[in-house]
Amino acid sequence: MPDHDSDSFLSRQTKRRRVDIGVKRTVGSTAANAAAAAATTSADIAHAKAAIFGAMNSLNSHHHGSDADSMDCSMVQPHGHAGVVTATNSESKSNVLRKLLKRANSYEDAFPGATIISQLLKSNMAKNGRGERGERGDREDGGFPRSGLSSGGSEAPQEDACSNSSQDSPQECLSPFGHPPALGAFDLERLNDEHLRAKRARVENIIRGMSHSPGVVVPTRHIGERDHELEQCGREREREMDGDRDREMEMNCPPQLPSPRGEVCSRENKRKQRLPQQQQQSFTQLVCQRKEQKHEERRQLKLQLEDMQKQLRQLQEKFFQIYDSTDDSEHDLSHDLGNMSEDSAGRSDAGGDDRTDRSDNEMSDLDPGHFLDRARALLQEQALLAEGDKLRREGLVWGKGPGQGPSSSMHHAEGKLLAETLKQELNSAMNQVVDTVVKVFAKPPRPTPPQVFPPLPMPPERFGVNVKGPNFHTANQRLQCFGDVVIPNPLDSFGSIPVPGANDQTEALPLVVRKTQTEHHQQSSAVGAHGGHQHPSLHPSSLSTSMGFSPPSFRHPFPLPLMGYPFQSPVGPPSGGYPGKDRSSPDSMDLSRETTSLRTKMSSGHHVGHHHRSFSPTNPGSTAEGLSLSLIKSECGDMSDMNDISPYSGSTIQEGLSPNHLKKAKLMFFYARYPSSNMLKIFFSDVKFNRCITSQLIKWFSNFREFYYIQMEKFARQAINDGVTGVEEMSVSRDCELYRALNMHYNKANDFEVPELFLEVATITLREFFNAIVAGKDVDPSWKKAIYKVICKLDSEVPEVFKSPNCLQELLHE
DNA sequence: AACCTGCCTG
DNA sequence: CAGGCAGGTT
Repeated sequence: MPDHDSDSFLSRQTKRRRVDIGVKRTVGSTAANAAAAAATTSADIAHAKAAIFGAMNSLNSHHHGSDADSMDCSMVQPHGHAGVVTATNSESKSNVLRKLLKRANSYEDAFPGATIISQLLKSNMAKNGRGERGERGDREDGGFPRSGLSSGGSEAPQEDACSNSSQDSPQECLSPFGHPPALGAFDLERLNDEHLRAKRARVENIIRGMSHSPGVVVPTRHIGERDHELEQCGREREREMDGDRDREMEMNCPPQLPSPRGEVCSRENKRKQRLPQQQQQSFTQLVCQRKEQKHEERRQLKLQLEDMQKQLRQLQEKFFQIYDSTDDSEHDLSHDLGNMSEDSAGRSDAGGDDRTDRSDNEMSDLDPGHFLDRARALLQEQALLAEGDKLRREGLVWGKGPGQGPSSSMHHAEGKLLAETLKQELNSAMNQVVDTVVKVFAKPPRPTPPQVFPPLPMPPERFGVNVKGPNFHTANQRLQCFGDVVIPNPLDSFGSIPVPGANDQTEALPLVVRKTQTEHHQQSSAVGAHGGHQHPSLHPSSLSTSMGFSPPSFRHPFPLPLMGYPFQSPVGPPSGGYPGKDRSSPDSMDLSRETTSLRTKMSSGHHVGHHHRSFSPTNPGSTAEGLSLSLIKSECGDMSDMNDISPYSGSTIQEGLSPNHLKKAKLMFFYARYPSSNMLKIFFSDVKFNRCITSQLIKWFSNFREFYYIQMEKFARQAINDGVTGVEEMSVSRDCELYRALNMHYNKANDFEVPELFLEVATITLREFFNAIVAGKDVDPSWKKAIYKVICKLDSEVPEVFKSPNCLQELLHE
């Protein structure tokens, strides 16, 4: 075991020491255990991190096979493009376009998570791009404006590289608007001929690009090669990992990135990977691991994407509503736009269709002229804003052209509104997502009230023209409904891979789950939360198919179960700039840490008796829950009851113990202090038993007994101290302190009548303790065992009513 | 080895 | 309550 995590090791040692005081234990073994635990934790953390990164990269890697890698720059270098292309009277137009692009880009930049949007946009663009495809590969610089957003699939690194390069040499990364030589010329010509018309068309195109994902690929090859390599490596690794996931990770994922495909790195289960002893190592590890969860996350990401798409659609709708003028002129420009659209046919699955269709129809309705005007106004506004802003990302300063604004003054307000609206919408969406993610992970996975995971279906509402206020809420709410989380750009934090080694979660997580929980299975299943098994339910086929995203678009680095948590994320302040990259790192860490903790727990104990149900606070009936359940199930690899995984389908059988079960167990304790496992099965017939459940129930009763005996001893000693000498004086009645204490513990609501028999047993127990203490037997470390033997024989029959799943109601109603 | 139990700790 | 461990039993 690595020596890292010495802290946790020490702490554990200390803990142990305490334990050792009472019982002789071998330090060696203890130490080993502690070390192991620590190692596991660290590994988990690393893994989680890797997962996050992987998720971020998923987009990139995803598209790799295709021409996608060539683009990506587009997003980053909105400005660069602008510079390249227009110079003539079309300048205003170009500016507008630039602005628009810039906006899009800036969003991306500002919000790493924006990639999602990009993806969405890309998907939408899919159709548009068909015609242009051939050109794409050839033109390095000219490639049509694959809008930055679209290429978003791009890895963060690529984006960065692109942006940088763009600044230095705009040509390299084509500006979205920069037309390829041939195309550009054509446009200019036409513009000269029909200036106004051209303008309109362009604006429309731009808008279209904005609204429909700019899935165009920008053929920038020079973009971060390093990332590319990493990505490739990761992909390979992923494939390898797909192999045997059962294998322990100890040796898994060797740092060497390029691993032969034959090799197998256990994928998600076996989270215990050795900890990175050095940063380098950790780095490589992360790279390797990042791919591990790709598949899983992919599915989750799909869901996220869907939501995002919906939102985008709504935005688009809103946009169109604002400019609901009708015009047909945009077609001639279509081919220009076509460039923008990347041929995503290959990548975007069926899902892209709906978006595309929609975009086509909507776009046709637009009035180019109107659009142009609006665009101008918007541009002007942005230019103003840009002043203050410095246009940090842009290498060029645009907008602000003297003649631009005035003409569209009448539309200025509208344009402004539009710009603001769009901006805010995007911002808020991104913020929301990020907040949600953070919140979810920051939150200890405790059983949450059965709030239901909001249904994916979006509310019919649309954005009104004045969306800022209430509409935002709508949007936010929708976001909140996301089961998924958007992950901060992994690349941003990639460089500084903090290894939160000492962050093991030490806090016990509640095993009890709200109704309909799945039981947890521990250890053996060490299957990572990332879902070693890809349970069918994890892949809502409906979603994926409809989505039309290429599977890899987004990955969800986090375990599904977490997603099941109700999102209570507050709506992030849309306005406030998004911390962006800076933020991504910490968030990622937190998330990963959380994940790690959970996973650690999952894989920890050799003690089968404990369940980590806490991990699956799912919400009944919700989609998320289903997912969570399945996942959890899968995680408990060795469960004996893998068979009927459909607790829901069925009747009353649940997979987890609920608070009501706990309450019931407590009441049962009044009758039976030492229930056998068989007895428990009989009395908890509404629970699907497995080792975890059984162990948990047994543990409950063990805890009950513990409390019971402690109370007995306490009161016995107290009585002795009070001068009681005769055992006869000792008894437990309903008005004594001892009874109150016990009743409070097992029957807090006091809605159950404690059986007389229990009082008798309690009295006997108290007397046993009394006698033993008086006799000085308590000097023997195991002096209580004799008492236990006596008491265990005093169990009485538990009333039949307890066998009913609804016994609580029946009992309490009486 | 698997399981159960008790103890300690958080 | 739950986690974790040691010890005992089968």
